[in-house]
This record gives sequence, structure tokens and C-alpha cells, in this order.
Amino acid sequence: MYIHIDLEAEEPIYTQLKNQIIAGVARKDLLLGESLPSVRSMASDLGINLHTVNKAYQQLKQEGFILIHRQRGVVINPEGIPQANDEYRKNLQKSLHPLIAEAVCRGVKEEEFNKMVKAIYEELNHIKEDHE
Amino acid sequence: MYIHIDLEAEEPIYTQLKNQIIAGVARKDLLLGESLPSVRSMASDLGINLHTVNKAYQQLKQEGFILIHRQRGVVINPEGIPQANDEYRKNLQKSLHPLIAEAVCRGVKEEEFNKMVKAIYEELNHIKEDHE
Amino acid sequence: MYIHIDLEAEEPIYTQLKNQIIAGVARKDLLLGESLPSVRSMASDLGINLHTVNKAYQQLKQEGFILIHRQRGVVINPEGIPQANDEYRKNLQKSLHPLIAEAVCRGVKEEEFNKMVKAIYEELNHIKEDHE
Amino acid sequence: MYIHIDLEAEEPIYTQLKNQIIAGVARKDLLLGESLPSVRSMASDLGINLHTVNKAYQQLKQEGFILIHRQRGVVINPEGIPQANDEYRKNLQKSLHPLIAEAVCRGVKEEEFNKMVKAIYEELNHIKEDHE
DNA sequence: GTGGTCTAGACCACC
DNA sequence: GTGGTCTAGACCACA
Repeated sequence: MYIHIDLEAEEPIYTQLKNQIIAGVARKDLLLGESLPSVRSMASDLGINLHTVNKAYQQLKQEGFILIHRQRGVVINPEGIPQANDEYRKNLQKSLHPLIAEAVCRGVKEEEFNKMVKAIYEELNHIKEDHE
Repeated sequence: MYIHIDLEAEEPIYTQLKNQIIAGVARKDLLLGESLPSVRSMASDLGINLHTVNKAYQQLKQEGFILIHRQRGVVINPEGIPQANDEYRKNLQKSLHPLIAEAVCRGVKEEEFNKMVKAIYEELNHIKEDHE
Repeated sequence: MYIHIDLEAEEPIYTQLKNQIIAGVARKDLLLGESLPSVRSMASDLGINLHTVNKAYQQLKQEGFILIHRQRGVVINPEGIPQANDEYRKNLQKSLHPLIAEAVCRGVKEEEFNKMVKAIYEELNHIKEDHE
Repeated sequence: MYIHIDLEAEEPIYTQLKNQIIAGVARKDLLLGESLPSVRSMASDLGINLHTVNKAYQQLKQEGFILIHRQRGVVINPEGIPQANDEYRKNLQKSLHPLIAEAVCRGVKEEEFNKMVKAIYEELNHIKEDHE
């Protein structure tokens, strides 16, 4: 799966990496049980430090997206990603609230907002027929 | 309008302040042209640093939410908040994308997601009969 | 609170630090809400790297023992430590099992084992009248 | 005796193997003088590396649990496991201390802790009528 | 001043 | 080869 890191962006590198891996899982570019590159090879692929990759991996592990084996490297959690629970929903609500508040101020109606959401859902669910 | 700052939260204080003012505008607790406390009084009301309030105000000014006059103090932009443009929509899309990607991984369907969005829209649109 | 780090020990430094802080909380050398030294001062006090201290602090934060504020440093969780839940009990059971299996092999009866447990509980509960 | 290795676990494989053999001895699934599979066959049974089994065996030998003869293979120490001495007790105390410190912090009283210990002792002492 | 992020380079445990 | 630990030193965001 192709990962693009913007070294100039404000968003921390490890966060960009995390989000792209999560997006990869969401759109099934990364299948359950599939291997991820080792910290070292991911780091050299992306031209970043291995500790930065490690930080992203550790957090993904913590959140249940991946398993890290001492020897066999890193795999997408073969048992699936932990499903939404109350704590997650509460955090999602907290993240969403300021985005919607600003949208309201700027005249974005619920209908338009839902269209944006729909577009992202569709992008993620879009079935890839064949890809590298 | 009552503003609550959580000094323990991960979210920077100036961001909390910004978001609550934006939420205040969204739910019309703060009306166009309405005055906001000066940097000094806001800081002392909340028990936080001048610089912190100033940072929040400067960003709100930058984003068109407020005007800062030397004499007349700080007011919600009387001409209204700049409406959504392409840049804003692009940023909103960028903020929304990782939230939805994780939601997909955790089994939150578009329908449930839309319900959360709807709940927040309703909370913000709820008409306040009187408020301080 | 005095903390001793053995640089030669097999146990990682960050683990030693974590355990001594937890022990400090257990025996009320460290009170809820009490401040801990900043990562930098703790590191220089102990003669170790700030990243090592940071790793210990991050894990303690993760496990609910401490709060980390961007500016005001580190404090013992003023709301108290998260109480035992099923997951914690399961892990404790898993940690205990091999210790007891070996004890059985080496002829340590349950009675003697309980005496060791009791001694540690008493050491931790021993009320400190005054100390630095 | 059935041995289960969890390749996903954080615990190193050689440690899992060691602990399960020790547990086998404790619950008399493995009797004094009983043979253990050779390094080679144990490795192929479990689908793990020779070196890994060897490391576990060497440590078990070092700690007096097993004897390794060139010809007669590997047997549980027929003279019995070396009984607890001061050094062992000191190490056990060191292992137990952080577990109990955390238990105290999390509100696990000595009484509950003793119940967990009792349950493990009982599991280990449970007499097996027949086993493979 | 605080913690957060990132880099660079080293050694060790595991397999 | 893998990840885990530790060190050293840098720059930034926050208050």
C-alpha cells in the first residue's frame, strides 16, 4: 500500500502514518492478518526515523489495529479491529462537535455535511479490483 | 456565555477557548455584533494566561469570527461569519477523513454516523429562549 | 520520595522507575494530586535520559496513575487510581501463576506464600509519620 | 503433557515453554524422572526454533528442574527440584512486590489477593487421575 | 519553564 | 533478521 508522508505538514509524522494505515484497513487495502513492513524498512521507505515509525506502530497496537511480534514483525490484527464502544463513541462525538459547530457558523447545512460524510464512506468502501 | 476550561485536558487551552466561542456563535448564544470580554478580563475570568486568550482571539480574528478594535474591544463579526469556501471545505474533508476511516474500521455504519451528526446539529440549533 | 535505579539490573530502567512510583503511591509516600518532578529534572536527578523517564511517565499515564499536563508537569491522578477490573485481575492472575507454580515445585506451601504476601502488604501499609 | 505456545503473546516463547514445564511439574503432570522430548522433537512438535527450545532447557537445567544427558535425553530431575533457599525467596519477594504494590493502588485487599493465590494453588494441586 | 516530536546511532533479546 | 531499550541532542508548541 502506498503511503505518502508530508514532512512539511503541521500534523505529526507518526499521526499521518497512523491515519493512513487506518484508512488502508478501512478501505481493505490492508486485510486482517496482513503484514506491515518492519519498523526499519517502513522508516527507510518513507525516509523517516525508525523511532517515528515505532511510535505510530505502538499506538496502533495500543488501539488494537495491529499486533507486534518480536520476531515476525507487524500484522494487522487478524481477529479484527475492536468494535466501537461507549468510550470510543464519546471521543468521536467530542472530535465531531467543533467541526460541526464551525460548519454551522459557516452556513454548511446538515444535508451538505451528510453529503461529505457519504463521499468519504464511499471512497473508503470502494472495492479495489486489483492494485499493488 | 459560560465558558468552561479543562486545565487537565490534552487539548490546548487556547483551542478549547476558540472552540467554545465558535460553538457559542453556532448556537446563537453569541449574536453577531455582540461584545466579548477583553483579553484581560477573559483571562482573569478563566484564570488563565493573557497570552493564551490572545492566541485564541488572534486565530478567531484570522478566521473571520471576530473583530478586534483598539477602542471598542472585541466583537463577534457583525457582518456574519465568512461562509464556507473551497479551502474550508477541503480542510473539513481532511479533518473528517481520519475520523470516518476509524469509524469504518470499528464497525460504525454511515447511518449511525449520521445520527451522531444529527444529534450535534440539533444540540447547536436548539433555540435558547433566554441566556446570560 | 527517594528513587533508586540500578543501571546494571536486567529490569529496564523505565520499568524500575514505574514500579517505584507505583510503590510510592501504594505506601502513600506519593499522595493523590501530588506533583512528580518534570521529565527533565527526574532524568537529571537519576542520571538517566529524559526519554527513559518519559517512557515510564507515558505508561503510568496510560494506566491511570498520573496525569501529564503540557505546562504544569506531572501529578498523581487526583481522582485516584482506576480500581481493579476484570482485565486487570486476569493479568494479575497470569503474572501470579508462574510464580506460584515454581513455588510449589520448590516446596513453598500456600501458608508460607501468604506470609510473604502479608509482609509486603504490611510494608506498603506501614504509615509514615514524617519523612522527606 | 500438552504444551501450548502463543506466538502472538508478548511473553518470549522460551519463557512460555519454561513456565509450562514448571507448571507441569507443579501439578505433577510431569513426574520426577519422567522424560521430556528431545530439543529436536519438542521444537518440531511446537513448530518453533531449535534454539528456542534449547534456551528453555538450558535455563531449566540451570535452575535444577531437569537433567540433560547426552544419551538418555532430557528428564525431570529425579532427585527432585532444589527446594527454596534464601536467594530464591529474595527473588520471589522481588517479583511479588510490584504486583502487590499495584494491587494495593487498585484497591485489591490482602484478602482478595490471598483468594487468587489460593485458587492457583488449588488448580496446581488438583490431582490428575490419568493424563497423557 | 513544561512536555511533544523528531532524528541519529548504539546495544541487546529473541528467533 | 526482528523489535526493545537507552542515550544524546535538537526544535517546537504551550503557558
